Amino acid sequence: MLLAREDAIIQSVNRLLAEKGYESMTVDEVAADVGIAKASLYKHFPSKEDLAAAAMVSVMRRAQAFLDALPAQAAAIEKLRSVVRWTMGLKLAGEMPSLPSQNSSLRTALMESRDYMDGLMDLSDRLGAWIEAAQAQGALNPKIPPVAVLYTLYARACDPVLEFLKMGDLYSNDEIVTLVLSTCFDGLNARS
Amino acid sequence: MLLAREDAIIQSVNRLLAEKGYESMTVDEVAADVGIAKASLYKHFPSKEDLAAAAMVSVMRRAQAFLDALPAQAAAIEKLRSVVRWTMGLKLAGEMPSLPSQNSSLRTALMESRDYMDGLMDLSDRLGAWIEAAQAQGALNPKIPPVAVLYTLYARACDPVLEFLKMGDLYSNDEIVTLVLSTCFDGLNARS
DNA sequence: GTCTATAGGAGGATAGAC
DNA sequence: GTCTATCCTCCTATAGAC
Repeated sequence: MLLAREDAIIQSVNRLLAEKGYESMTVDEVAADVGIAKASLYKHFPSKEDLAAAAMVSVMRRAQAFLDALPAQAAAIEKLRSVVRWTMGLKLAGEMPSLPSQNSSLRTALMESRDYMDGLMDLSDRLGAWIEAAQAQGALNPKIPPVAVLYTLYARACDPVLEFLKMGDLYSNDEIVTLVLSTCFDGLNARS
Repeated sequence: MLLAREDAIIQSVNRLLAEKGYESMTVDEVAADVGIAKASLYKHFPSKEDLAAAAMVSVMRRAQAFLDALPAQAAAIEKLRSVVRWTMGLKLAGEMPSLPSQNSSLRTALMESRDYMDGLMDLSDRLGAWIEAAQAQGALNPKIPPVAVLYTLYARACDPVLEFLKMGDLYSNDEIVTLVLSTCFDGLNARS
């Protein structure tokens, strides 16, 4: 089955991207992990960049599905917190592909991918609406530009604090997520 | 002068690491940027990893010097804020080398570098003391483990939110620093 | 210590048979 | 669509003359 195989490929790419990052991941490794020849990989995806893009699209679809499943009547701020919690759980589970924010050839490949850009826009629009709602409801600080809030939430998906705390082995994954979620929304300062 | 040349090399490495990251930076580029032959580079530094390590040691020394220059009588929380502000300014200026948090061969090279590890320990100790002082003084939330605070502050040095906001071209560097500093210490939530 | 030239190898991508 | 075998570029590192 073609789709099943491509799904297996994407899953391998996802894991390897999370584990080693884009530059350190080799196509040979992906092929070995999937259990097929490298040339066969290239019949499914025309380049390494397309592999990475497919992985990104995959997690974005999962994110969209997660958003869909959130209770519609929940408060905007609670939906945002849920999404961030889910995102960080994904990263701690080694399922969040990490791309260099710098590599320009990869960036352009992503920006030329219709699936990726459409998904990103959709996600950003929906999160953006919740952010503005949460600000209007007095839950989020209205002085922070919504786009800055959005970026800050996105950034939790690749926060090195998560892996550092995990390496220290002092806290469970749940504790780490709670901790970082708290510093993200409540800040480091004492609340008076 | 040997030291001046090595300083020029480190400066180039610093800039290129900040711009492209470790994996995408090539030794040829460094040599071209410095204006010497690649073989000459290898007379100064035995490997690419050593180049990166030297760059990291260099910024760490700058950080230590910055800490030294802070007014001794200032409140701990203000010193911490100053350091983070300085760090983010460095990143926005393109002078903060960015290393992959994953590449294991580079990690081991760094951990075997006496200069790097000593500097990191010294920095962490001094920042850690300020963190505990700020918590005791009621400025920082005492419920957050000091090590989590330390990692959170370190993470500002490679926060993608900075570059995203910079790319948007809506805010000046100073505004970006102020914004991220605020979300870091005050959080995203509205303060009641 | 600087250069030119090159070794040595990894990795992305392809040819062509089945 | 899968394989084996190979191409070819790029990159780290070194040899050896000056």
